Amino acid sequence: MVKSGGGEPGGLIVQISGLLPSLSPAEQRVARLVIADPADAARRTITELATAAGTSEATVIRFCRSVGMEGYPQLRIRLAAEAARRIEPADTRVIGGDIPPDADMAQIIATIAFNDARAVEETAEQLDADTCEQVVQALANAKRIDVFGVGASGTVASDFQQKLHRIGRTAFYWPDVHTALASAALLSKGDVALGISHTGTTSDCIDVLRQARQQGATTVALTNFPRSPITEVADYVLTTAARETTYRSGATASRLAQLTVIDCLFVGVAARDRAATQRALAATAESVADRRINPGRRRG
Amino acid sequence: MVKSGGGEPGGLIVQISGLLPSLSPAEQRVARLVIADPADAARRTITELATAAGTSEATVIRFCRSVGMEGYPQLRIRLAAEAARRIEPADTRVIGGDIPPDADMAQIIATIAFNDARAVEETAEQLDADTCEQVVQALANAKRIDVFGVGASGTVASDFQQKLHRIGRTAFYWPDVHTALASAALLSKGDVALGISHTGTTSDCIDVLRQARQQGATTVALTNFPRSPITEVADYVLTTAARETTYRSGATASRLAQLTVIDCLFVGVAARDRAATQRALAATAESVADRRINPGRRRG
DNA sequence: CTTCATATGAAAGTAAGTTTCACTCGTGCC
DNA sequence: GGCACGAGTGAAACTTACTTTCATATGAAG
Repeated sequence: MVKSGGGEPGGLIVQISGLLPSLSPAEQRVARLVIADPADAARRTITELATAAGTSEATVIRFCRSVGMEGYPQLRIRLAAEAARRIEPADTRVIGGDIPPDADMAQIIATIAFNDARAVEETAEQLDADTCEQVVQALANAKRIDVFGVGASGTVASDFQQKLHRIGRTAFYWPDVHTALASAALLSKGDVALGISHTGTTSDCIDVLRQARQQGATTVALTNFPRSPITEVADYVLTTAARETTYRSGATASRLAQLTVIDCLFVGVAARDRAATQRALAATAESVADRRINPGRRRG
Repeated sequence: MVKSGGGEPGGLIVQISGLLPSLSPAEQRVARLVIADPADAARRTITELATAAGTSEATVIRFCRSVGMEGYPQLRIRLAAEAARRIEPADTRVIGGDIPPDADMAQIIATIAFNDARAVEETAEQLDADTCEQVVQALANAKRIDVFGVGASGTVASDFQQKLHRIGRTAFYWPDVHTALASAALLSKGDVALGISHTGTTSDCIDVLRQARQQGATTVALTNFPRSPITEVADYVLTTAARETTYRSGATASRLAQLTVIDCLFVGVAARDRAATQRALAATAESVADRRINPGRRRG
């Protein structure tokens, strides 16, 4: 299975939040401390950090390995480096994190926009170009593409299907599991099945990918959590990097991140045959032209 | 912002170069290594650094003390932090604008993410908090809310409807013009109709808002163009700030901007009754819990 | 109820960092 | 020239921090 987050450029903190659910309880306690204040963590010795997390040094070491570091000193200097980079103009700090109960509208807007923009940026940062490239190739060569996702991810799935369709690729989106499974059963080698699940634990989505894989199709997963179950049935894993705040279960940030990834894939596929794409796009644009009225001019 | 340990200001490297002449020969050799490549120095153990400088560990410790650090680990993390800070966004400027035909995947990702993040940020910047506040109030007090949008904007409209529904507001989304018009005809004073149209020229969308307004409902438009026709039938106009590139008619950036605005409204409405919202969200989350499987733990 | 895998901390073991101390070498004084 | 002295230094002793190993606890699967 090919991972997208694999290389570790910036965003160790983000990476850790992505791995959070796949960590053991004690490791999660460590992780949370680290995420909450990386600079502080970097200052502590392994024993201090272990005590603060209510666990043993051994667990801290295990945590280091879990997030891809060699040992504690390595983690420490990475954290110090990251912390240094994210020292922001003083008032930006208030913005990250959750929304206070008494927030006014301006604060709400600032916070959401900040989180959303960050999710997009950080997703792009950790996205592996090679994996994307391979996925794009698979998509470009597939006879048929099945896209699947439920709930919020379904919106993104449907969006991708429409995009692909517009540039002349044969793509389907099945909002319903049963039809999706039936369709997946008809895929064959060279075709692509793409499953979108933020948590990576949506059983429907996993089942569909598994089915597709059994038929020999190339399977691609798009999820926020690089070790979630869905990655086990995927040939390629693309990850988003959104840390959801508890408050906003609407999960917009993660959706934006997903859309960004999808858009990258789309543009990648489209770029492989620019001329054909332009033609197809023009045709589809024209088809809705008469549903628009002339833009009115108004005085300011 | 709190600085770590020593109480020394930034610029450790600079400080070291200043101290250079006052150091003993062996310490100077260490200092020069550190200045030449702080990041590399941070990566080495004290023994490695000592060997590289052709000296003993003891001298390295002395060097640490000479420059005001408590010990080697402290120096190490300070160096890592400083090194990180001086790595500057190398090619951020190249990124804006359109995608060249020969772009590789990494470029595509960078460009798209940049544009997407910008769209979100700029939208938030120009969004008027007062208008939002008024819209939020209208939404919070409405007996009924109709959301309308076609095509890509339809996705966003549907998303908003779902969000509102989840927190117990009575909201509808009509994918079809005729039903939408019929529904709008049943709105009355105090209700809200929200129309989403990127261009602001989608006649279907405008017609629905006009209808709603005639019934005395409060009308809200979400568009990218503040002087487009749709604004003439809207009591409140919320604008996004996305500059689409010609190439990407998929219009993802504008969609992200729309979603961000929608999310702000949603959180605004939700914040008015946090307790009730929490309860509703928990209930809806629970309802899908059995569609998820346990997050798998896999060894790294 | 047994078996197995997983998670965890205690303790043993190793490596890294720190201190101590003796040696060298240059300088100034008898 | 020989002697005392102090700065600079590294070897080795020492301490602390990090890592590994192992036994136990816990809980799920058979």
